This record gives sequence, structure tokens and C-alpha cells, in this order.
Amino acid sequence: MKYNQVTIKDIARELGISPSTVSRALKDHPDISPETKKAVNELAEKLNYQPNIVALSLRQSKTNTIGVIIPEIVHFFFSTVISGIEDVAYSAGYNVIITQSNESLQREKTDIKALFNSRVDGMLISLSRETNSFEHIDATMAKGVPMVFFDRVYDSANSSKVIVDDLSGAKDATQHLIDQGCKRIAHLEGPPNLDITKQRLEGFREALKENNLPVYDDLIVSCPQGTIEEGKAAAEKLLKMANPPDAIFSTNDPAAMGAMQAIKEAGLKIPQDIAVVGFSNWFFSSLMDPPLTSVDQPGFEMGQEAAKLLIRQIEVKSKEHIDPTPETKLLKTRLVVRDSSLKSGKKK
Amino acid sequence: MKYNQVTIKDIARELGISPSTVSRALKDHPDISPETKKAVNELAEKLNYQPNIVALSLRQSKTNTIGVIIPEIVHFFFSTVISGIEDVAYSAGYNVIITQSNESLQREKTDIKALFNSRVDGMLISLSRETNSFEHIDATMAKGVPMVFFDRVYDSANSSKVIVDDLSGAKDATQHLIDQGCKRIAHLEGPPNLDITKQRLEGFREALKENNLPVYDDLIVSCPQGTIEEGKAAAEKLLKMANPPDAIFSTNDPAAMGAMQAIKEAGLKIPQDIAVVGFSNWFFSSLMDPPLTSVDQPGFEMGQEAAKLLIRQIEVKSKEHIDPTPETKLLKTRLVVRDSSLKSGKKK
DNA sequence: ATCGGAGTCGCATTCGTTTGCGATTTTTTA
DNA sequence: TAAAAAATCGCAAACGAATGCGACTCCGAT
Repeated sequence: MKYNQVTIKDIARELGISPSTVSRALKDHPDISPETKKAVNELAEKLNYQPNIVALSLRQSKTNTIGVIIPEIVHFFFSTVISGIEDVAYSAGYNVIITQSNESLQREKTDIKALFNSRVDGMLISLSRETNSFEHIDATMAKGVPMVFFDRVYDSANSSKVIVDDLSGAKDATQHLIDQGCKRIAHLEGPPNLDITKQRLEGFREALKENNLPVYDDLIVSCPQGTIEEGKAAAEKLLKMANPPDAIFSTNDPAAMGAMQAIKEAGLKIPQDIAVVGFSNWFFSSLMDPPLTSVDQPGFEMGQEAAKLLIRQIEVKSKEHIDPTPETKLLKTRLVVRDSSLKSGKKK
Repeated sequence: MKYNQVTIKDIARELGISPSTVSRALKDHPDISPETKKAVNELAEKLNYQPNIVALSLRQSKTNTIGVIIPEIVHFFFSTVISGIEDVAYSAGYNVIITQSNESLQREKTDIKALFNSRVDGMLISLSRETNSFEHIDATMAKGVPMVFFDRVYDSANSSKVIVDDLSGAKDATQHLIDQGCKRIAHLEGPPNLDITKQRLEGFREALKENNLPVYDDLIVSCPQGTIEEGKAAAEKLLKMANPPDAIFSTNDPAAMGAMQAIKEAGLKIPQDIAVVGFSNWFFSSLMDPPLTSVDQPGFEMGQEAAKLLIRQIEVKSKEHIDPTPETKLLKTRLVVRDSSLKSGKKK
């Protein structure tokens, strides 16, 4: 907008000096005499001079903006990640442009293109559920755009990433159910493309094996969308079995929620008849009846770490013209035990 | 970043013509011959030319970016608003920079300054809970920055706003409780600075008066943060009264949630002993036990409308150099009746 | 009196694009 | 055939700031 903001030229004209002198004076360049600096700074203060970021961006080929692509803002976990990103980006002087893929690969592609065209200094990406090809990402990385992935990462990418330890989180959750005396534990599986889905399934399997429990394949039900409805349908299917499970470990909280609905509607008790454990510890999980046990993911911290990694990469690259070696941050999960899984009836 | 992107000059050099001709050819200017246009467009396509948005922004004093200030992203309602904003901004070719005030006036001020320095074309603002002075907003508006407020609006501002009909929403909710036979209805009041708080209280009062019911001031309890804990504490206080209420209408869902916890812990039944109604229809409200009746606010639509108003204002202003007359969009709420308020035990 | 150096500051260019105006060539009209 | 009109394109300035390099002043040293 033409806000009629004062520019470096206005100061120069007023003081009868050249724009370059003003520029240098403002940055405390040694070439400029103390008197000139004082005059410039005072006038700049008086006129409330604010440098034009757009001009700066053009001149330095740096926008001080980072782009974020997430599947959906309305997911509690992702909103906390964004808060974490904003937190460090803000104090490092970066703006944050947020785009959503809405779980669509097509949209993810156009988002990347749009961010690229906006000349963001780097991107923070969590893949869409649909993403099963990576040319769009490879192509953009090949152009030299720093990228850091979080949560739903591009695994073969030669780039930094921040993930939570889904495997051991799932293992902890399953172990907890086993400790509660559960023998036939079902698993609601998530979107098949995502690595986190595989990790959680693997953690589930490992825990069973370590306890010498069999892995029943028919107790593993796919919930490709991970919605409440799918969770409910999956649980209904499980309950109809000749030998239904005595516990359900879900790949996320909404599906666990749906399962709880199905169980209650079938007239069964949670956790007495069937224990339930979710994943992600959504905001409302503690408010369920019974409160839902869940694996807490540190979303805010994940956002912070991802932003830190990206900003470091951006600044190393602009100074030393080399990419720092990719890093992978593995964040610990934390099992939050609530009534939905406490068969003993007592919290530990 | 120096992505070595092809510029208009590269095309010009390759074709042996001037950059100005290339620029005009790309925008289908009548001065350019069809042959030149064809050559330019083909080469641009071949080299995958993408205009440099930063240079464009500088040249036109227009960034095609709108800034958003919201209290907190992690609130379900606000995330849906953001989705609505992104939706129309995206298709209108605008980027969206999101900042959070974290309910702090100080932070709101710095957010406005940061957005202004980023030369956003306009701002979408929902006030923080703390905001009780408006110089920072007036000053920025005086500089000519188009602003549209949503939900928590600056009422005396000479600018467009999008609000939901809080008053009639609250009235509907209260009327519904009255229809259910409730006589002593309590109200959990929200942050006192906000207009929406007053509107909801007013709607509550009006409904009582229209039904010739007395307004008991001691049944109106303040929850300045609007949190679960406050709602719980408020309900506990109400339950200790000699003559406790038979219904609670809360200014928002989390406080209603807290109230439900308190009621259940007191061994009372919802809705038989005390009916509960919330406001905003958060994602998890339908998952409560019992499911929480709530006033649904069209967050996505609110975001869309706000973005539309702002973009219209931006574009009218840049063409005709006048601000269009401010508009106020009043969005209808919708009472979603669930078990927490159905004393009859049957949904209508 | 001349030179050298330090201390200050401005010119011109750069980033990529747009655009008013003028210049050149081609075509049309009298 | 000459003049006028149209078609086509380039020059240069502009947006706001940063910066290499050159220019200038002033001072003390020789």
C-alpha cells in the first residue's frame, strides 16, 4: 500500500545529504561522522522512519519469511506446532506464511509453488495424507530452497526433520495395556502412506512380541482417514467378532473417540470390558467420559525445533554458501494415563 | 534466496529484445506484435519463468499479502476462521501472514507494527482479551491501512466488521432452556472487555425478561479467562448456594465443560438436575458425556466474509482511491441441541 | 609549498519489474 | 509520391535500500 511512509530519501532531502549517507548512518557505518549520525538518527526517530522490508528483500534476495505447509490447521496438534513455529520465528525476525494442503497432494503441489513464488527463505512441511510421490518436493529442493520436515516427514529426503518417537510411543501405549492385563489388543491403523502410521503399527507389534503375545492380523483395522466415523465403524466391526478384543490402541484420538462411542452404544464398559488408548493427546481427550488415555506429542516443541533447524539452515547457507548436514530431531512422547485404560481402577 | 530464477532480462537477452518489450508481451499489451508475443511466451514457458513477486511488490507498492491477528490459533473456533480466510485469500491471489496476540495487548501492538512493516495490504483483526485501549489501532488505520475486524471487534471503529449475532444466539439458548422448564438459569460470563461478552449477557437477560422470569444477579458468575478451570470453580460456587440453579448457560464451551465436571462430581445429573448449554460449538462438544448443547458459530464462513470484505476494500481503495463505506456482516448462529439440555429426554 | 593520509560523503549501480514517452519502421491515405 | 498515421519497440526513470568505489576536504608532515 502507498502508506506515504517516510523513506531514506526523505531524511536525506531534509538534511541536505545523500541517501547513501543516511543508509550508512542508520547502520552505524564507521565512514560517517558522529554528528551526521546523530542528526540522521534523531530525524529518523522524529519522522518515525521504518525501513521498507520489500525493498530490502529485493536488494538482498532475502524475504525473512518462512513458509509452512500443514495438512489442516483445525487439528489441535498442528495448531500447537504452528504456535511453536511462530514462537521462534517471531523472535528471530521472520514472518510466517501458513498454507494448508487439506490432505490433498494436488493442493500440496500448488502450495509449494506459491510459497516458492513468494520467495520464502525456507519451508517447513508436514506431508499430506495423499502424498505418495515426491517430485514436487525434490524439484523445489533442487532449486536450493531450504526445507525442514516435521511429523509427517519425507524420509528419503536429504534434509532435516523433526519427528516424535512414534515407535516407542506406540510401544509404551501397548505395554501399558498389557500391564493392565489385556491379552487381545486391537489396533486402529492410520493412513497407509504415512511413515508415522507404520511406526505406530511397528511399535504395537514389538510390544506384543516382547511380551510373547500373538499378533492377530484381524485385530488390525485400517482407518485411512483417521476420523471419528471410521473409528466407530472399525470398533463396531471388532465387536461383532466371535472373539472380540479386550483393548483398542488407536493411531489417533478421534478414531479412539469413535471407538469409545461404539463400545458404549454396544452396552459395554470402558475400560472394564474394553480399554482404549489414543494417540496425540488432543485437547479434549481429558474431557471424555471416561477420560481417554493417550500418547502425548510435544507439538509446541516440535514447531520450535523445526523452526530452529530451518532458520539455522537458512543462515548458514546464506553466509557460507553450503548446506549444513541434515539433522533429525527425535522428540520423546509421554503416555498420559487416564481412566479409559485403567482396569485396576487406580491411577498409578 | 538466490534461487537463480530466470528473469525478464534473461528472456530479453536470449531474444535480443528489451526487458520492457518482454514485460509488455507477457501482459498482452497491444503495442507488441503477435510474433514477438508468441516468441516471448514460448521462451517463458520453456525456461519456466516466474515473475519475482518481491520486485512486483516494490514497484506497485502492493504486496498481495494480508495480515491476520488472532488471540490464539489453538482455539478451534479461530482455526476454522483461519481456514475460511485462507480459502478466499488463496483464490484471490493473496498470501496470509498469521500472528497471534496470545491474548496480550502488548503483543497485539507489536503484531500490528510487524505487519505494518511487512507492508501488508490490509489486516484482519480479532481483539485480544486484554485490549481496552485502541490508540495502536487508530494510529494504524490513520495511516490508511485497510482493516476488517471479526468476532471480537473494535466497535467504534469506522471500519467493516464481521460478527455473529451473539445476542440472539444467547437468547435462543436461554429460550431453549426455558422451554425445557428451567426457572433458575445461571450464566457464566466471559471476559468483561469484549463486546461479545456483553451481547451474550444481554441476550440471556432479554430471554428471561420476555418470559417474565426474574434475573438473579447472583446467578451471573464471571469467568474472565473462560477456561475449564474457571467454569468448574464457578459451577462449584453455584452448587453451594442455598437455592442452586437448574440450568447453566455458559459464555463458551470450555467453561461449560468445567461446569459439567463440577456437576458430575457433585453427584448431580445432567440435564435432569442441571441442564447445561455452551457457546461456539467446539469440535469436541458433541463428544462429551452427555453431549453438550451449544450455539454454533459459523467460523469458516466468518473467515470467508471477513476476507472478502477486506479484499474488496483493498481493491476499491487502490483503484478509486477512496474507502468503501464500512459494512457489518451479521452471521446467524444456530442452536445445536444435544442431551446436556434435553430434560424431556427426547430430541425435537 | 607539496604530498600523503585520514576522515567524510556522494555517484552510480544493483535487485526485477513496470510504464510514460519518444524513436523508428512500416503501412495507409491523400 | 509525399505526408500522415499506425504499428512496434527501446530508453530511462521509478519503487527503496545497500554498497563498491571514487571524490573531496582538511590536517599535519616533509
